[in-house]
Amino acid sequence: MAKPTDTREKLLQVAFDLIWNQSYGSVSVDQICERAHVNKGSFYHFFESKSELAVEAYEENWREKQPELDRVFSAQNPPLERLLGWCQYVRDRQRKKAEKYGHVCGCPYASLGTELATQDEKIRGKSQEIMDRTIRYIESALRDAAREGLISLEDAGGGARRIYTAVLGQLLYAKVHNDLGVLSELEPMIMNTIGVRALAA
Amino acid sequence: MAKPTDTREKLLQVAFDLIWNQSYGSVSVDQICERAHVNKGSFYHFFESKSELAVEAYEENWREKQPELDRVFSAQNPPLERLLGWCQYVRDRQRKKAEKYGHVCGCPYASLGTELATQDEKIRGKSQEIMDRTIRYIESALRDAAREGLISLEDAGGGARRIYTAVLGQLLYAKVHNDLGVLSELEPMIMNTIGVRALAA
DNA sequence: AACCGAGTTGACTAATCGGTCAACGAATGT
DNA sequence: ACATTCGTTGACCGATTAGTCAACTCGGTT
Repeated sequence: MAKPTDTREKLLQVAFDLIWNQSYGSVSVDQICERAHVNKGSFYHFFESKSELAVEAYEENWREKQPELDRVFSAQNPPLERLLGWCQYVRDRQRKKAEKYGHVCGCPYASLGTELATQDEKIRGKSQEIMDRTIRYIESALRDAAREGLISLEDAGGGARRIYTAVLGQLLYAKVHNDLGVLSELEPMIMNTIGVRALAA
Repeated sequence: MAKPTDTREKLLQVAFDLIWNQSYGSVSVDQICERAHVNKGSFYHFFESKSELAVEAYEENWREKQPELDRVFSAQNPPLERLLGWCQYVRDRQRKKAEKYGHVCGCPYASLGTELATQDEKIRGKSQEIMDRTIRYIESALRDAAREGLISLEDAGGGARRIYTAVLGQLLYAKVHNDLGVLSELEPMIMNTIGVRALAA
């Protein structure tokens, strides 16, 4: 076998970062290669196209982030605290990115998804997939909350989708306004959505 | 004076349509010119850059659509019906677009805004501006609803923003999933957000 | 030592990108 | 009749785009 290499991983990492900060359309393969200190030939040794790279970069990012979501949404935590912890997690991630790059970057999956949903079916599908995975965490938390009598709930799937889309919307708003302030409304918005009045733990 | 011309308007119209259906990055100036039956020189006679064209195209589209919003949000309509009418309006617009182009296109302002928020300050600003204008309609409806005792309300601006971002999120979800179905949740989501139980008029 | 194959290199292509320009057309004001 | 002004034309520019390729390196196997 040949020597093990981090070239592929570096490309995935750099690509995800650049696309999140800028956009798919404005990031070139040359730029990705340069930033990753990789030659173009190597790029096309590992990926057959820019589009495929994007799909794999986002899947890889999910793999990296999943343990954090598993922790936030752990069944060991009370269900409503899972949701609050998620808000915190989302806000932290946005704050770090914004500090590092000077502007609010929004949800990476949503950004790539909206940019290419009508043009690249594979990217659209991957974006959809990752969104649906996240919704499953929320759904599970809602079901547990209902079982504990904390909320009344008819449709866990629908409720989870409503919460998730509302968060997406606030992230979108924050990005376009380049202002993280609105994200302080994450928790009250969620609690209001599922009909919980008291916020204190 | 020279003969009056619709070249500029045609470019604005075509550009808005193409960017909405595809994305800013994937639409070229050549493509816009070709579709508008206009030469490149004429394009740069009216606009100094692709970016400026986009800003003006979106402003022009707002000017065209504003009367419809004025009608939907007319003070002649009961406040809650304004919101319901707006949901209908949004859904209709999405449905028409989706039928015409074969995929859900989402909110044009949000799509352009997220794609370029971190890269083109003028486009980001225009996107923000148009969003804030729309929120003002909602805010006014909420205030009127509160005055009529239909809802209880502390912060009309915050409530309107919450409603608007939630709608944005559902449009984003619909686009990425290429499915208009979720938009049937527009009304219940809004009514739940502002604490109205009964939906019937 | 000969070989193999995964990974690297960077020059190369054809197409396309956003943008420029000088020449031209046509209607108006004088 | 003439100049002025707005708009048109399409060839042209240098830069950049995604993607290709044949030659190469180098550790592991036989």
